[in-house]
Amino acid sequence: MNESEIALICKALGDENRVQIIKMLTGGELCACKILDAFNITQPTLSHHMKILTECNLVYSRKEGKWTYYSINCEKFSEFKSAVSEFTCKTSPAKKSSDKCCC
Amino acid sequence: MNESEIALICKALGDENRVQIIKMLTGGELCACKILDAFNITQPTLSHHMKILTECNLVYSRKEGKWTYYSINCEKFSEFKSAVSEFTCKTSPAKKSSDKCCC
DNA sequence: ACCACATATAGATAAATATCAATATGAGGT
DNA sequence: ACCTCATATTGATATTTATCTATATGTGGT
Repeated sequence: MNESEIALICKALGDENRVQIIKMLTGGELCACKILDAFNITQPTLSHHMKILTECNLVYSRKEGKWTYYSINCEKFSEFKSAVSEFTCKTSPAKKSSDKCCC
Repeated sequence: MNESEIALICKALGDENRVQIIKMLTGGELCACKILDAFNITQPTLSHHMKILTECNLVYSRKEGKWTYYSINCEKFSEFKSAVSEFTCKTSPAKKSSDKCCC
């Protein structure tokens, strides 16, 4: 995952509502109406947030009858977590025993 | 780390330039002028980006004479990485052997 | 005291974003 | 065919953001 995509996903997560939505979705697939209930925003605003989350492929959407169900795209999310984890810095104990990592 | 702080840090990382800066800083402390060299932006723009990165405590700044040195705040960064890692979803193989996690 | 240099701040501007009210779309039931 | 409900889209607006130019601040050397 390159810097551009990391930035894109981080931008999607750069809103407290959307972080909260992702957290809810870790509990499993949810209908848009269920998510809406949990927030003090209008339906179009939620729709906008879900579009941002789906367009960066962090979240899947699936239609069933009148409802839209959202779930985390685990593969993409894992990829993102790995990419973030790989940003390990070699700074602090610079002169210690051969490049010990601090984080 | 709560959702609000996660969102704040993600917002800081929601810009490709800043992701690149963080990547550079994983290699160790750097002077502002060194960072500036690596980008096609003006000095005030870099200053703005560094302010965003330091204000969310992801990056330390240190003055020495005329120069300002930046480095990753490893503790905060680790905290962020942990927080992101904790977003593990229990969705996909829902009915499998007792809540197996997929990511 | 003065100058050159590194960085920060101020002010301006164009673009992006979060939000809402209003409306469109599309599915299911009567 | 029509109505209702869930969601998406449109259009508007206020706020935030990325970027620039111009200027201020502060340090070290002459």
